[in-house]
Amino acid sequence: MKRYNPKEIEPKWQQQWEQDKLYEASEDATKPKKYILEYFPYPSGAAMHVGHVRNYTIGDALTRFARMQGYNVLHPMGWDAFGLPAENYAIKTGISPQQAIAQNTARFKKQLTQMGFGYDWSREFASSDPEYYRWTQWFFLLLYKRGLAYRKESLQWWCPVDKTVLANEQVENGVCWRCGSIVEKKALPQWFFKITDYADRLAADLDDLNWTDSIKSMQRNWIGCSKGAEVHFAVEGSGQVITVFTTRPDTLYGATFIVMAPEAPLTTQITTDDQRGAVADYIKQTQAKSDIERQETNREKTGVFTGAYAINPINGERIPIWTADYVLAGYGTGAIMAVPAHDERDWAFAKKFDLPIRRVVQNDEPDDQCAHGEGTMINSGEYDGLETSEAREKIVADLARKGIGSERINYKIRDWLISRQRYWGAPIPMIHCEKCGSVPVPEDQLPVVLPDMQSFEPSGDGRSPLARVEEFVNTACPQCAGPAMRETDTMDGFACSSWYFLRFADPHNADKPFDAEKVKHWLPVDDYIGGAEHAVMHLLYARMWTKVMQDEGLINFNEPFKTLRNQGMILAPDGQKMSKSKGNTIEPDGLIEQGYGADAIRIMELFIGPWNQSAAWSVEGMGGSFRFLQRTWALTQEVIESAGGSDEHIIVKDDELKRVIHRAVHRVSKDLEEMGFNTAIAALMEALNQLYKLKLTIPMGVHGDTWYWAMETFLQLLAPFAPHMTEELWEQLHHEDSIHLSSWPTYDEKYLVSDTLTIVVQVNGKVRAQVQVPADASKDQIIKAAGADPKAAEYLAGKEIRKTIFVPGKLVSFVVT
RNA sequence: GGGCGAGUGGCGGAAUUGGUAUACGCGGCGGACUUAAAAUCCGCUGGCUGAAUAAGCCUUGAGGGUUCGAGUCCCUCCUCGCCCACCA
Repeated sequence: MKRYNPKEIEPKWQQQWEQDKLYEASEDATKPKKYILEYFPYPSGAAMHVGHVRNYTIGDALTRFARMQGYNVLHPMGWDAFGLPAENYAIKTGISPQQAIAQNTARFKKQLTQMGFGYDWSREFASSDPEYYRWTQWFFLLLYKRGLAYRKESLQWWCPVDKTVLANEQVENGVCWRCGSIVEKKALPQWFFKITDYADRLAADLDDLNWTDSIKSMQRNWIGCSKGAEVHFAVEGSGQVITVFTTRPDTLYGATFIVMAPEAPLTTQITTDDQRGAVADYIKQTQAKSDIERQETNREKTGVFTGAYAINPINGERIPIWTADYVLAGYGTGAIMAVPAHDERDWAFAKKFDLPIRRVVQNDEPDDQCAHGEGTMINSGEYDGLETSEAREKIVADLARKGIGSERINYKIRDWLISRQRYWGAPIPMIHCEKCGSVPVPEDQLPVVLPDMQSFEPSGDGRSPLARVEEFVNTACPQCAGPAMRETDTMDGFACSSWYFLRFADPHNADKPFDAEKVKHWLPVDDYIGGAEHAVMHLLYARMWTKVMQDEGLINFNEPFKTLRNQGMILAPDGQKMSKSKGNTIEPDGLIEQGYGADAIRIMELFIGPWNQSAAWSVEGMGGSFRFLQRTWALTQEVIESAGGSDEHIIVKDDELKRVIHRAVHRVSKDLEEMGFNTAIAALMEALNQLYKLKLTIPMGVHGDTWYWAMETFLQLLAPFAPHMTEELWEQLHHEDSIHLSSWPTYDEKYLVSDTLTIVVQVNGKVRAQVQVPADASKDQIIKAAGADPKAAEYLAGKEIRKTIFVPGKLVSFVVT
């Protein structure tokens, strides 16, 4: 008997599949398509561990299942190669990023291949290939042409360690998302993408996506749509006007002061001479505070009076103007009307500085704290007696009519800052000319090739290392042909990953980013699989680019990823996050070397728990996965060796064997439709245990054909999880074509039920007995049998049956006195 | 503070959505094979009372409720995880 030896069969089939181009996809109109994609990885210095591998295992199992179901499947793989991980790795090891990428992608590819993942490698590319980033630059120019890319000097987040600016999405609690250092603000001219133009669509279109509620709500939260109004307050004794944003225009009569953000330019302008010193000091203090300090919750309110007064446009009231750091310069208009009676922050501020509080909404909330609820208007002139919701509409309409306000929707999201002062990225294809200003590089001059540099460490002065390469910088203006300088910043890596899923449909097109027909065939992505960490970065950016392309008429859909699957994290056996620095990572290479094999690892990845929940890796669990495969192997060998049996001497029926398999087909199919990988594998283990029992009562020598069919079918059900072993045994069962191209098995309803049913008998809700009844027994027969059971009868004796509940196929419940 | 989610054996987790709670796996215990070990195979394994593979009681974070029947539905509370956090 041949022993199960994954070390022997796994490499064999990996080579065979590659040779047969088994996983290469082409447009085939005769079959429904399915595009399954896992986030393309950063080929960083650290090898992939079993946590990363889970992501690809899920995608691969889905792919194989879909293919066997008759879908034409696209399952590509590539490399998110630009960006800091590769560059930092290169700096650390002293090799060039180009070399680092080549080296790391080779290792990642080997790791993916040895796991048996079926990718269409003919579509492979890296985002750092000039053939690819040429088109990333082309999209930059498209955004520029559509007014969605602009350059502006402003204060931006600056990471002092990575020595580059960061997008808002990349600053988490005041620290750099990548290296964890505290970020600073720096004034630099920077390129932005106008994602704010898409805020409304990005929020609205979430409704139709099959994504988890948590990711959707993260995005909604990040986009932060608030409906309200702008109101203009004249500053007394000056021509200045302060515009405030409020979501509660109904409380306008309750506005007893104005608060302006310290950084708002108008704040200094309206400050009176006698308050100038105090305000200047306060602004200085504010700027000295780190962002973490400013975000501290429940912080004592601080602020200073500016000396100026504003006029409330609705009632002519004269109210003081203060400045305080709880009002943010970057949101809304940088100024608010404070309504302390109905806003907690304003309440706290008014209490601290002894400012007037006037209640304008009557409801059952107490007077001695702020009341944010709805209610009836009071102290509000002509609006008294209205419900707040009515008052809101009426006041906004009146303000608009008088030209002192208007309806307004505000978004929290800011424009996406894409300039990076780092070497390893796609150069921004713009040229700065003294005469013509910023001029786009003509399309026929793309790509703007990233020059080779020996020493590409960031300079830290806010300028990109590319600024040191004179041959790169000095160029001619495309418009006037005069001397000009290239833009030296590179693009955020997230720009490169905002369209890669489209490129996979047509990865080697040299004339355009992709062929419209090919994209139309494959996109949108049907299943997108990855961790939740990209919620407000990649997943938001890619959605925006998709909408831009739709507006440009390049594609015919508005969302790139119909279904998003966020896999749970694999933790180290100690329950901690796996990381190289903690030294607790487990890599598949070692497990394969130990002899478990890729198939057992794949089973383990999926069986460890629900795919979307995190789980701690279990060293012992690997043994269980291996044993299951080993038992499958051994049973198949027995079937092969007993081949040639005939049905001549039928003594025992083989119905039970058929039932086991048909039930397994039913359960595994159903579980896989719902991504129930762990229960699908459990069902297979259960079926295998039953087969081991059945071989004692249904001899293989007698029912050889049925056994042969049973193992064949079993292997097909197992194929999405354990592709190598099933392929090997499929061949040993004399099949010439790959098991992965075979059709998913079907089941016959009649084998899902047995001849007899077990009916539970309850008395007053407690289980007292089980009775066996023929599957075709009538309701009356079953109730009679239930009542006649000795155990049940004991509990029924001398009692009056008040009610009998009958659940077909399940139970009889007697309610007695 | 707000949002989303989760609490089931020694452990990872099942439970057809209101119908035998603890499937499957790990771990543990016992046995077979072996000079022995590994590997493999076969049993048993939620808790308590019991000699018992007799019988009974208890058990899904805690407490209440609805129901013949609740892990599942409703109310109150506790704990943990993730995300957002002075956004007017």
